[in-house]
Amino acid sequence: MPKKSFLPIVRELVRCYQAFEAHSAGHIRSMGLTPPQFDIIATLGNTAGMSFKELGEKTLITKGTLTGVVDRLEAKHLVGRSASPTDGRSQIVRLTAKGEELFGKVFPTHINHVGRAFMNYSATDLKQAESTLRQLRAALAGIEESA
Amino acid sequence: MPKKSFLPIVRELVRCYQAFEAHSAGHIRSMGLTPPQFDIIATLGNTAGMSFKELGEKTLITKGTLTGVVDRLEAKHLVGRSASPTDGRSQIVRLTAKGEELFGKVFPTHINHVGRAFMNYSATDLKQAESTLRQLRAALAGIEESA
DNA sequence: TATTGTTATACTCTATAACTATA
DNA sequence: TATAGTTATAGAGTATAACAATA
Repeated sequence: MPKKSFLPIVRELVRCYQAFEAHSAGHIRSMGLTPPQFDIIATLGNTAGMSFKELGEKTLITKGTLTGVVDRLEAKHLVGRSASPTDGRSQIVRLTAKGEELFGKVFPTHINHVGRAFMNYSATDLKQAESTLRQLRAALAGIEESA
Repeated sequence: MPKKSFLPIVRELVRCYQAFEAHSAGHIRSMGLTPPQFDIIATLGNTAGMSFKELGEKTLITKGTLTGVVDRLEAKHLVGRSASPTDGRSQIVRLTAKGEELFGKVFPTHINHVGRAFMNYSATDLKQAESTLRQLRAALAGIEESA
């Protein structure tokens, strides 16, 4: 297999993400949040809340860091903590009414804005891009185990 | 155009990048660097050096931050500064011998490791994935201007 | 003993703005 | 006046490890 042929893919992947992230981060900061904070709001949206453990697994934020990020969101009254009814060690994090409002108002705007990028995509293009990325993700996820 | 159909693409893109980044960051830290530091090493590799301005444009790191990151790499004796011969305000950053050695030794290893992900890709698959990502990048890059 | 979340430490990155020295 | 890079400031994320409470 030709060794260099995958390099453009990785390069383009990184650039795609950077292009997405550059826009995304700007919009996120315009609402007074950081990307990790938005990540948590988006993860908690449309759920009944979840434990720190689960939240950390979904957002890929480690527990020590997560405590700090949740602290800052709590200081902004966007999320709240409550004791788990089933496990005395566990805390449930969930959106407050203010957090729900932010999620409901800002998330669709955020999505719509990104959606403009796909104006010129046909339904077939969309399907094909999704399939390609799905395959790529499976491939990349395999790196760790094959190490 | 169906509004929701691009969401899986964005989601997969983020996951692809995270999968890549998770592995990449681990490898980078194992050689005592941070991702931004590695970014600079990789950008300076195989060049005769470049100004802070150019380096900042290529790595998307703003000038104030860049000074600090370069300071840390200089403290590790991986890069050096020298006055620009043509512009008295400008500094040229380039890899030291130690920096070149690190680049020459570690970069190929890094690339090869990522390359394993593409073991099951045919030449056609590679071409197609690259083309899809290139198209996606162009689309995403257009978001800013259309805002 | 193992797990959940908190705390403590130390460092790096980040944005922003004021500053200098050259152009 | 504008530009290249530095410095200063304040905040936020990160990894890591030690810790308390509970399982």
